[in-house]
Amino acid sequence: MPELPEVESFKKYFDKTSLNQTIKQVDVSHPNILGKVTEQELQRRLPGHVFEETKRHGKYLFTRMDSKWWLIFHFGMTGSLVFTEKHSELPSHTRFLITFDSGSFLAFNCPRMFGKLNLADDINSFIKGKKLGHDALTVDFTTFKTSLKTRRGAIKSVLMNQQVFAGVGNIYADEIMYQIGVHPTTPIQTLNPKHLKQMYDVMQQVLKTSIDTQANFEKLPNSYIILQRSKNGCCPRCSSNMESIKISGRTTYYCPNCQQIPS
DNA sequence: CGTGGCTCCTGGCGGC
DNA sequence: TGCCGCCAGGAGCCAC
Repeated sequence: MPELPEVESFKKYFDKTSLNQTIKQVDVSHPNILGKVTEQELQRRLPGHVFEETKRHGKYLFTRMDSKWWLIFHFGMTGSLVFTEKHSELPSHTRFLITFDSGSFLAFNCPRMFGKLNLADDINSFIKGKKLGHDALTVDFTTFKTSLKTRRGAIKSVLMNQQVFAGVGNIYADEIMYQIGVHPTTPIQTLNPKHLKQMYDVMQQVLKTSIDTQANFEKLPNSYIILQRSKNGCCPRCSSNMESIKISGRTTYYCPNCQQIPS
């Protein structure tokens, strides 16, 4: 699930629970969650160090220790962080476990193991290596326009492309398309400047609103379609049945009445 | 450069 | 109830 708002929530959670904690021990319980880092390297770089700072770019969470190293979390589809003082409360799909000197734990829970851990000494090099675009929450409108200028294809595909803007995934892309009232297959090049400004504003608003609810879908405004992303979902505005199609291999929900291809 | 297909995994749900 | 197939919110790879 984790898209930008979820990862922002994990960041706040990490800050609240794990900053200034000294790492005592780390355990990798499944190698699939390792990116380019080896278990040996994690064992060498983490114990004895203290988490001092966190940053987020797109769907990545960067946590810096009191050394030059950043531990980097990517959550895939099902990853999350769980902090607890009781070993018995650790989630059943804990793939990576940090034990602190304080006796508490930070678990990287990741049932499907699509999440990845990495270690880097420079965030910008890491972002470059992944070819990530500007962070969708902090990009300014001028940069936003420039980034879209050379792009072709369905507007939703462009929005989900992490190399254009980092942070928007399938769910929030659908929400943004709905809120601007544009059909998700609309070719990006057919949008006029007014559409682009609207898309930028809506992207900011949707991401911020979701962050304010700590990415709790239940607390989103009734005008959002996130909770209507199902076979029986209805458009909050006109009550039409939501339709679903595949775009870039991802299930896309939209209102056939409210979202048209602009002419 | 863009798209479609496939893959990595496990859990949950609808259907029979 | 029990089993099976299908589907899922990420992303990398490859062929076209």
